[in-house]
Amino acid sequence: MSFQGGSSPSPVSPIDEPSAAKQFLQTEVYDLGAQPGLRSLPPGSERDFLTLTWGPIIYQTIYSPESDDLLPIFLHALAREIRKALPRCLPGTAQQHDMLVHTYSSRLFSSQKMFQQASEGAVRSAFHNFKVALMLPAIELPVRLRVCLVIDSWVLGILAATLEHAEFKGEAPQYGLCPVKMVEENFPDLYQESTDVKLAQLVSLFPDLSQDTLLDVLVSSAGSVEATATIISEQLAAAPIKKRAVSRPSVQTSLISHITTPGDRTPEPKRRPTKKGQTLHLFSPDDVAAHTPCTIIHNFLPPEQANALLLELLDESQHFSRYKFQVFDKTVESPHSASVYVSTPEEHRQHTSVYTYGGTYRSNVRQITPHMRNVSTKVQRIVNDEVQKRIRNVYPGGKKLRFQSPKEWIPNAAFVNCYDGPAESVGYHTDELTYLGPKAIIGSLSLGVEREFRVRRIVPPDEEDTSSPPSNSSADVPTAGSGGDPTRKQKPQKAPQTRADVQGQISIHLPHNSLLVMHAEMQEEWKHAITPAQTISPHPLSGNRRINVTYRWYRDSLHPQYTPRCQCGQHAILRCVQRKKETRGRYMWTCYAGFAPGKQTCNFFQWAEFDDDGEPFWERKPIEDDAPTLANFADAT
DNA sequence: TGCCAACTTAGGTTATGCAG
DNA sequence: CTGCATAACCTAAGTTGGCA
Repeated sequence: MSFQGGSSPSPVSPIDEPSAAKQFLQTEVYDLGAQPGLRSLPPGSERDFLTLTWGPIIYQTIYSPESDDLLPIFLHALAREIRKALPRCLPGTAQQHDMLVHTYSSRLFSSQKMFQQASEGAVRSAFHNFKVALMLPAIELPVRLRVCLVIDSWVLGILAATLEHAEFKGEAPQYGLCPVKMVEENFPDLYQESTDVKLAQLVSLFPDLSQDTLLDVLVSSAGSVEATATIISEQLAAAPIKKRAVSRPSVQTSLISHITTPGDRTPEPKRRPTKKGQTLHLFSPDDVAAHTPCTIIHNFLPPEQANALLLELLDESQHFSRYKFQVFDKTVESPHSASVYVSTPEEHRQHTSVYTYGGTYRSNVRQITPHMRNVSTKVQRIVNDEVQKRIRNVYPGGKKLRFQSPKEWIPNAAFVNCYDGPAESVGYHTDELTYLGPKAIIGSLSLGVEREFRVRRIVPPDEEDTSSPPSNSSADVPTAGSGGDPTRKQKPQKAPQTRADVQGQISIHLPHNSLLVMHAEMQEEWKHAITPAQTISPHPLSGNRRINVTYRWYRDSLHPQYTPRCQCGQHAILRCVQRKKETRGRYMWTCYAGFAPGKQTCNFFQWAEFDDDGEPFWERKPIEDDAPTLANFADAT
């Protein structure tokens, strides 16, 4: 067996010794973690296997007592030969070879039910399906996904003969002479289809089944239409529909101890989404754009820059604090910590004494850090690009939304959040619009541990079981393909769609170094949350922590010197009506003091009016002196 | 006199899936 | 079928001036 390292010429750092082994490590192991599709897989053994290790994928097609005995010998021999072949095929230092040995891990598919006596063609097709089910974008496949091996009676027969021969002659067996059967396939076909398209295909195949059921099986088949169709056909042929089809046939064997992840022994609890308010997990950027008012960009920054920013902010996060507020009689504390960042000392002063947050002055305001400033330039460029794309491709008539600003988006303030450990979270909320104005756009950069960002559409309570016409009331928000309500069959009787059914719940996975753009319609029409996680995959630099920088554009026209005050002297805050169907989408200024610990609300209420570009109509024109403004992060020094 | 404008999220309750 | 574990759902209460 021979190995050719990745064919792509990888840039070699001048500091390190350039060698084939180094190059192989770089292109086939380390860099895999940076591949867009791979990083966006759900955390767990599957992703670790794909991103942290290399080695062949093996299908076993022979099952007998003898083969059971021979199989471990074969796997051991294979690992041994690979180890021996490394220095021969890939020049490099001993250390580099050692690293390659330790990241080697084969994977064995050994489902007797599925592969017994399978032909090479059947294995090739199973391998193909496996790759398709990973839902990788069309990247060049890592070496382990380019070939697979088959262990059949022929392979094991020759191994047995070799062993016998060696025993007879009293010599060590010559494993190097044993053949391996390789089924090769470089690229799967392009399968980038959205969940909607897949669902539509399945509906056409199984018109009698509900979309819910189909979606269920599709999700449990990791998004593979073929696998879903197979499972359902088998089920239908066999018996009355039973849930949960074929259990996953894969077993990961590792011949040489390799990177062990703490969560290894429980290979993802594989929880099935519950039917009600089912959570739709989205991984690919296309799906995110199609189902939510967000755009996600994986691997946003060069890896070094992302790491540098992460380290800088981890250091900063020691000084973060937890937001306290009042709900009913209790003072509660947000289950994560945060801080606000602004550009200059003058702004710092304003933010602690002029701007208010949640009904009180912010005590925790910090000045922007060097890396945050560098990054903001790129955030600004990409966010503006994405906004333009969305206007062109998604919004009606290719025009910006009503109240959305036509101006360039310029980040001049940022909230930085820290979620330390899987339990830290934030409940469903919308961001305060007071200084951002209507149809605000936010650029949110995730660093460190990957967490789930959940979004759900806001549905006024009285809209829920009126079998409303499919056209959404707020015609202004065409979330592309809002295929959100698959269950539209309802009896006039007591089977009302619950609010949760209508609202749905969508999970966007936010890996390290990804930028999520929350588009203009997000805050008015959707709520978002970071849900507590069952398990997380620790990040090499941040451990259990996730750092999140949300770049915002504070509008000059909403400087606190203009915004209304309520009777109690507090700054009123700007919100959008969400619950009342009739006034849905209107903006209002209200007193927020009721939420500040130790303060009482004065119940100030006033409708807020804006022009089509989201500029406020102030009753009194602001005093002529030029109001203080916040500096673009990128400009300030 | 009563209704109305509208808003918080923790935590108890319920639905679901699965093992025995 | 039962019981358990987990995920998701849904409720709570107070404020004030204006108007019917």
